Amino acid sequence: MRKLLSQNGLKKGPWTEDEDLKLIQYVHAHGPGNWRTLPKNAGLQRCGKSCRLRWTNYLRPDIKRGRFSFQEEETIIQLHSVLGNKWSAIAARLPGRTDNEIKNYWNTHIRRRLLKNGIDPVTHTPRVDFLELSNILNAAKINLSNFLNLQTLVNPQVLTLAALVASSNKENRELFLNNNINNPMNPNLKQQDPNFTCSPSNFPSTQNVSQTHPMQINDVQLPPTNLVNMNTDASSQDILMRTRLTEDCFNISNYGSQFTSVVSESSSFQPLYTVPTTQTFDDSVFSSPITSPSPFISSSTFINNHSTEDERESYCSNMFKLDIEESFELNDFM
DNA sequence: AAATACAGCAACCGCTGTTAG
DNA sequence: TCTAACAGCGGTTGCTGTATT
Repeated sequence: MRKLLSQNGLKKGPWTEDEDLKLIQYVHAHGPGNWRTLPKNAGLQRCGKSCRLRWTNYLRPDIKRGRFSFQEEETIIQLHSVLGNKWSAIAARLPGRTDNEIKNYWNTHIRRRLLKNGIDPVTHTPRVDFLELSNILNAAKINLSNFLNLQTLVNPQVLTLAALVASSNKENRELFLNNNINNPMNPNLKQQDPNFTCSPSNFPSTQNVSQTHPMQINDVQLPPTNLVNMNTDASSQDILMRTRLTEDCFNISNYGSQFTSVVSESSSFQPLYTVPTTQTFDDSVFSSPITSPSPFISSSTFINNHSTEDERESYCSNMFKLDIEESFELNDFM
């Protein structure tokens, strides 16, 4: 039970209307500040800190109360992915919202939803435990290495699934790519520029934020978008183009530069931002959605009209929707 | 209808950085 | 330079209303 009186006899706990009125009247007359002397001068049995918090978090006239809009929610997520738990910095970019309010909203709504949908709310990347599909396959005694060596004998759909699995696990991914590099039987090998360099201009970055949102984040320390010399061997390029894993499965663009850096760390992965939005593959039946909802445009495109909890829920859950055709039957190829 | 669990949020706590004397 | 007061911040607590059993 929270004690309602502090040691020096000052009141604690919820504010009454009368106290609010006194505080408002005093601040209107003298302006905010001098919080230490304010309670005494205003006739309040509160500490200055309590008065300041009450004013800044609740009584300030410019505070916007009520439900967060979807636009606001998106902004919070984007800013949090860059700023972390810098609630005041986030609040500074959301007019009318307090850091406390945003913090509460994050902890009670957004954080929970991200967790539920397999997004780590700290790193804004898919949670490791959601990337254990390959382990499940391993447990089922499916040897990915052998599996991949059969690629010329099996339907490309299987290869696509394998790529999908491999992509979710760095070790398997590298194994997968090596298999394709070293396999002279691979008919899909296409020679491409081995010195392909992926420049930051190819990546969605916070620059996009400022282009599409009124907020400014110039003072934000951004994750480094180093020039990444991509080891884009032909096979990995080809396979990745087939899988379009990031857009289809993880909706990577929703996590902008953060995820970009993660992808970059995985050496031979080429971000699919450089891949044309429409891909037609000779023998693949996998669909390739033309666009994924970029965080910086989605709010003004098809997402923005959906603002109910359920719809937000489904929006997040789509981040991990595996875009596998309904008719796809793994057993057909085993 | 009562008990319990859960969610939401206002308020508090403690720490840190800044400023003035 | 030191120190105390102030202000701000992020994390946590606990009250309240609502949903579920």
